[in-house]
Amino acid sequence: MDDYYQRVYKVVEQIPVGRVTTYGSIARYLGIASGARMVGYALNQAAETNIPAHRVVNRNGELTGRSHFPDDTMRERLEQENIRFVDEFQVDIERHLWDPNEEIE
DNA sequence: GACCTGACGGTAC
DNA sequence: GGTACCGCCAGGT
Repeated sequence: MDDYYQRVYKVVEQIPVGRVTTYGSIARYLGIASGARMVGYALNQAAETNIPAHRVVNRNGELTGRSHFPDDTMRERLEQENIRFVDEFQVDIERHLWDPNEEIE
């Protein structure tokens, strides 16, 4: 249970600066391909920890979780990491996508 | 203890 | 190509 959350945090912490990943990629890496919701749910608590949850977006690159961050913290942090935005709250996922499945195997 | 909701994803229509 | 519905897992009501 909690260990599952720890795994999510561990993966998110491994996201390189200037790169973003998707809930589905993390979920699949953890063995729960259809548990993308759980990943986001876990990140909800991650926002209160030292986890860079702002680097995790949905498969479309949209900052669906920005509502859980104070103000525009999520967008501002991504901009500081030179993340390209295709929209006010949507990153260029195809350009900055980072799949743990491809990096760690 | 059952039902509903939630930072999503994929398939079906 | 866009919209709709269902599936996943966990937690709260």
